[in-house]
Amino acid sequence: MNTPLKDVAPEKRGRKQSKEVRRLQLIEATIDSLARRGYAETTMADVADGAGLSRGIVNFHFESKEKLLVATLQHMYDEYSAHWRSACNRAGDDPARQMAALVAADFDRAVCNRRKLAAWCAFWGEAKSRPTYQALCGARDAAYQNLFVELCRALKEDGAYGFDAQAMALALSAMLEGLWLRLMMGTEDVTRESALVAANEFLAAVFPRHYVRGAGVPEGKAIRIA
Amino acid sequence: MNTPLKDVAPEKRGRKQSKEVRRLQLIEATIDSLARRGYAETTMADVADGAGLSRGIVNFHFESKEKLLVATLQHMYDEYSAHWRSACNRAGDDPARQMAALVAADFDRAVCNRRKLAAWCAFWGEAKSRPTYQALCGARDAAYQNLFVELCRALKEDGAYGFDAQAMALALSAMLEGLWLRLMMGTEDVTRESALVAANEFLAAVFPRHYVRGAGVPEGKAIRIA
DNA sequence: CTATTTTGAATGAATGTTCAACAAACGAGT
DNA sequence: ACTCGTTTGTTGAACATTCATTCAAAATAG
Repeated sequence: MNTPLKDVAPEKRGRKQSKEVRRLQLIEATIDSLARRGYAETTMADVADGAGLSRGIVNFHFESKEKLLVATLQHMYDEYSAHWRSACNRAGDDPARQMAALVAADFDRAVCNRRKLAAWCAFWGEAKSRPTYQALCGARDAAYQNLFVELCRALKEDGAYGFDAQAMALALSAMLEGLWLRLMMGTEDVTRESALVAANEFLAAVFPRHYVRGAGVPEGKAIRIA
Repeated sequence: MNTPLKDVAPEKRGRKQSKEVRRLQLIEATIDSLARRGYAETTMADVADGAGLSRGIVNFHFESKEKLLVATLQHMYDEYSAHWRSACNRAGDDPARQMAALVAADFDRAVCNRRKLAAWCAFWGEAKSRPTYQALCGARDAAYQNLFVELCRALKEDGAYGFDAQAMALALSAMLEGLWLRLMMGTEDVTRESALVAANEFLAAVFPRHYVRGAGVPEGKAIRIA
């Protein structure tokens, strides 16, 4: 017997890892292509070239172009989900801090940069006509939305506000997504910083007893935001 | 009489009108295809079939696929611009009424329906990599944005609010765009009605001295919103 | 030596564009 | 009113190109 792995490893870790690394490499190249050329112009050849590999390689690691794109979208979805969950956890138990953390996380360099935003938008454009994309395309998914509703409810009770929690959560998360869209288009002089300022203006206006504007001095237990 | 134009019109009106009608017919078929199949899957053949015409006809009325798509985008842009300008004019001189009218106009059936929203999103997905699209793709363009800033300024002065007008205008218009995005995705149970409610919650929260929520009784000169 | 990964050319399908032929509308001359 | 030649609009097949996919052969790892 020439059993190659007999004395090295029961699980062929080297192989598997290499395979996963290559998949990631191709996914990154796909994001590049989507950002640079858009969904319609993204070709298998462009992805392979971007990764510095040969033409047929993508069909080996992913079965088809369709599956490559789904894997890419899934990758971005997982990354975004992990990002906001982590930000929320790090904020502790105070709903006001959690909300501020979620908003700030949305404009963090790690997830909010031209490359990723452009890739997101490329998928958005195709989502309506592709059920497979649709589920993954709301990076702000049902779980995210529910969290926002809960936070709005908690803040409303604590601050005795008059709004409807569900409607306000919708308005808030829609604004975050709209700001992403503006950042991506990049026509106006909207930056990550000015977008975050706008979002914080919103928080200060809607939850005046929980947030105060950057320059001001925090009163009571209100949080100062940039 | 069967000499139709001899004694009727020196300019061959019938001809010209027919040509424009056909162009519109093809543009509508393009919007259909974009909404049904997405940007990447929209083909000349599909557009021609959708209009019930033969394959070569699009290249006759528009020179190329690219020009057809630009004309379609321009058409949607013009329609949207005319819509919000008209809504604003009809609202009179009061900034509070103008703002409410603009927000309501955004969720009017005429511009806010699955077909049109899907077509907008299809273009958004390609805008970043195509300068020609980019200029037209912000349906909410510089003029619209400036108007929002002015209205926010006017309301701020009148109501002695503490926010930054420019930032608040950005947050507001971003929220409207974000709500469009949610409507288009159609994953959650967001409807035109619930989107408008959310937007109005925003107005009531940010401009409390100008807007009161639907059920409440208007105090002073505040406007009741749904 | 065997199994896995990579290559790059071949293949076939899809699609935008062109174009020669055809149809209809039109204006002028009779 | 009735042709006739011209312009305009339309058709559908032919063409060229692009691109995803396949696969036999080569390279590499085990």
